[in-house]
Amino acid sequence: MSLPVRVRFAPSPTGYLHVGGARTALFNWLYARHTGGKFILRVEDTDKARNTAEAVQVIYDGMRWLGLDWDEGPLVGGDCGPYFQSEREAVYQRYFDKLKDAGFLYDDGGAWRFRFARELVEVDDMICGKVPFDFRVLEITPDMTIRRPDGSWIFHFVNVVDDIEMGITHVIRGEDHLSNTPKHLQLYRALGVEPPRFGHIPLILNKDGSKMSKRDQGASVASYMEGGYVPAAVRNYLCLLGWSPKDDREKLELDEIVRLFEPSKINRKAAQFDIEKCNWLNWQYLVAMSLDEFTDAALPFIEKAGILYGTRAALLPVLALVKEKIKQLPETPNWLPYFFTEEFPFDPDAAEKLRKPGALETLAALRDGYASLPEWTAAALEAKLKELATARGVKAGELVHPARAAVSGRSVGPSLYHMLEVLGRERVLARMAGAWEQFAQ
RNA sequence: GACCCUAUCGUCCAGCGGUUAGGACACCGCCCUUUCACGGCGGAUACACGGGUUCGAAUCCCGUUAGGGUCGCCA
Repeated sequence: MSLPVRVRFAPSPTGYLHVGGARTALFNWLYARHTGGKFILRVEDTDKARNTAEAVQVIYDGMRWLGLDWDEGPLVGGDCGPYFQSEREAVYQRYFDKLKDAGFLYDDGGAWRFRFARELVEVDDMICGKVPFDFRVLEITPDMTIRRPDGSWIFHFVNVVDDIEMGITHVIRGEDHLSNTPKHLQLYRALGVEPPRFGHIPLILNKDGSKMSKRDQGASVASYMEGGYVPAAVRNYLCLLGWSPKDDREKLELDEIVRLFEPSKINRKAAQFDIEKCNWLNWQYLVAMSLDEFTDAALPFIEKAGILYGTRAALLPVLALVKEKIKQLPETPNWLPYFFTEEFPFDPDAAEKLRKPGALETLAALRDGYASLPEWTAAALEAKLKELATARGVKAGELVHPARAAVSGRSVGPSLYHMLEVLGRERVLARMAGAWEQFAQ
């Protein structure tokens, strides 16, 4: 009855992958996986000027990063290749001759135009429903050029020809193409081919409602790759822009999304991109990571910051400690320095804590208590500190704050007792003594 | 300008003729707490406007307004 689904993503290699394009690819991919169909990648590189190997690589990298594997296309091959438009000249020529012989084309100053049928054309869209277009008035729908005087091809023509040749059954693309669709429909009819089903997804806007362009924050997939985002989180967030499982769930496993995805359920309203929410979802994925996964993900940032952590074995307990504080991977190194060097600076806030009257005396008392502590564990460290606080008639905070400042140079950080445990007795006692020397005057 | 799409908290997403209009991000307050976070509890904030249809409209229809898209020898 209905053919197996074949969908495609057909980007132009411009040197970067826009999140809007990525979402289009994602929705196509989801539909293919949902239906058990094929997802095809086709590179629309008819504009030779910007077609470079690097630009194509950006597309591959972005798609791979998001986990959007293609069943046919560059690198993987397929029965309908080549998958670069620049290599399909003969195909286009064949279709061109067909249209020309049938009398649909005419020469206009060297360029070739396709003569539209002057009638009403209705697009039956999977997402937008039936949308009427009127081609009866020539002035507002001039015949479209499909070939330039230099022999090169225009997008509308090659796009349709390739979709025919590649057996595309469903075209899911950006809403900016909705108004182009009746033109494409006319081409299909002239060629005597049954058109695919179309589904036009709304565009992604900036948070303030303006158009999202290259320069805008978060517009490029590469920015997420470089920013240490979890690919699954970005993918998840993109899914939620215009689509939902309808039951208020937000963090969803991919197979669950594949199972539930339905193009007709895609929202018709343009969505505004909220990086804050994307960050929150990304954090949800970070929290869900095991220590090993987290370490692998954070390592590039730790190394880039030049943190001399020694071995992975030395790093693990520290990351286990600070993991809960980290909202974004790139900030990881900020939590680490004092674990791996004695040359850490004192923040103004921390210094102030040590200059408070009596701070150094309580610190000294704590140091003495800790020096003789039989067991160096977080629990024992906590018990001792509280015992001393009680003995001195002060709140625990009176001891905690100077201690934290003395051993880390910071006023904020992870749980003090666990931090002391990881630091070890030797370093803790030395740093407490050092703080006394540095701040007593 | 013409044509097309869209319109629920600031944002994303529910809601499809009868709901105290729900959830999430962000925001505010309280609690927890050694800090910052986390977490828990609570709060403020929305059906763009005007007409219909209906016993009854966020939900259906028509206008207006606003936003977006398309009108290329770009893709």
